[in-house]
Amino acid sequence: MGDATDKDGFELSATRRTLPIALLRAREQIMDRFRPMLQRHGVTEQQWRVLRVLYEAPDTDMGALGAAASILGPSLSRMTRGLEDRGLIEVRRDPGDGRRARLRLSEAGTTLIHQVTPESAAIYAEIEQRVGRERIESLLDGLEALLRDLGDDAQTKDAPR
Amino acid sequence: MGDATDKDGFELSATRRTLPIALLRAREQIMDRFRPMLQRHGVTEQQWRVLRVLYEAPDTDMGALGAAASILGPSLSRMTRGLEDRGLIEVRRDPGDGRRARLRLSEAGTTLIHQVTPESAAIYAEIEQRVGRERIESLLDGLEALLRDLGDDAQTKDAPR
DNA sequence: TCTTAAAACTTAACATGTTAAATAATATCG
DNA sequence: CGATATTATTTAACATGTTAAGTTTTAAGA
Repeated sequence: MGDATDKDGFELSATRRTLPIALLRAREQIMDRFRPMLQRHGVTEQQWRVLRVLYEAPDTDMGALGAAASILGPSLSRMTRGLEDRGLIEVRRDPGDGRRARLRLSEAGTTLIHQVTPESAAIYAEIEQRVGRERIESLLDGLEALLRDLGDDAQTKDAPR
Repeated sequence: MGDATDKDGFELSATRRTLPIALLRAREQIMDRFRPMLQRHGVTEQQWRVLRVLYEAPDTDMGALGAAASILGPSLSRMTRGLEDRGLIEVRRDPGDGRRARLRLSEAGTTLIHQVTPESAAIYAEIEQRVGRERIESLLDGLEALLRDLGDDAQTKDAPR
C-alpha cells in the first residue's frame, strides 16, 4: 500500500521527530528513575511537587501552588484534600479573602521533605552524570526559550496589545 | 511581611531549573495548542497517537502499538475497546498466536486521519515558526541523546541480576 | 507429554489530567 | 446600596497514568 513517501505534507513515519513525542519520551525516561523512590516514601510525583513548593513557599493559595507545581485546579483540589487527611499539609481559609485557601506544610510534611530530598538529589545527580551537565544545561536553555516563545501572550498572532 | 514576596522571588524559587519540570511545562505549552483542535474532532491526544500509529503500521499488536505510541498496556486496553466501539479501529485475534491482538484502522478511522492531519501539520508549522526550526532541531537532538544515555540497559549500575 | 515458566493481554484499584459547570466570596459600577 | 461581573475554588464526569494481580496462550524443560 505504498510507503506514503510523497512529500505532500501528508506522510507520517512512526519514528517521526516531533516535539510532543520527544518531550513525552524524555520525561518518561526521567521519571521512571524517580518514581520507585517516591513510591517507597508513599507519595506520587505530583504530590511530591506540591509538597516541595509548599516547603519553599509557605502560605500559598491554590492558584499560586498550582502554577508553581504545574497542576490544574481540579487535580489540586483533590490532592490537597488527600494530603490534608494524611496530615502532610494544613489548609485554612484566608482571613482576608474568604475565597482563597492558605496552605502550608505540617511537621510531618516537613519531615518527609527532609527524608526524600537527599534521595531525589542523588537520583538527579546520577542522571546528570549519565547525560552530562552540558547537555542538560543546553536542554534547559532550549526549553526555557521555547516557553518564552510559546507562552504568555504569544497567542496574539501579530497584534501585541 | 505584607507582600514581602515580589512576584519574581516567589516564582523563581518554586520553579527550579530541573529537567522533570522543564519537560513537563514545555509539553504542556505545546499540547495546549493541539488539544482544542483535537477536541473539535472528538479525539484525545492519546487516541490521536494510537490512530496515527495504526495508520502508519497496520496490523500491529498491542505491544508494538503501545511502544510506538508511548502508552502503557492497561491504558491501551481501555482505549482500544472504546475506539473499537466507536468504529474507528478493528480488532481481531492473531490467528498464529492466540495471545496476540491484531489492530488496524477502519474506514472511518482512515477518514478521520485524513481530516485531522492537515490541521495538525498547520499547528506544528506555527509552533515551528514561533520557536524557530533551528531551536527545535537542537532540542530534538538533545532529547534524542538524552534517551540514548538514559534508556536501554543504562540501569545496570552495580547490581546486575 | 506433562509440568512449569514466560509472554501478551486484561482487570482492578487508585491517582491525576482535562473540560465544563457550579459555588461562594469579593470587586465593580450605575 | 444593590445588581452584576469577576475571582478563587470546588464538583462532576470522563479519559488516561501507574502498579499489582489475574487470565489465557504459547514456549521450554525434564
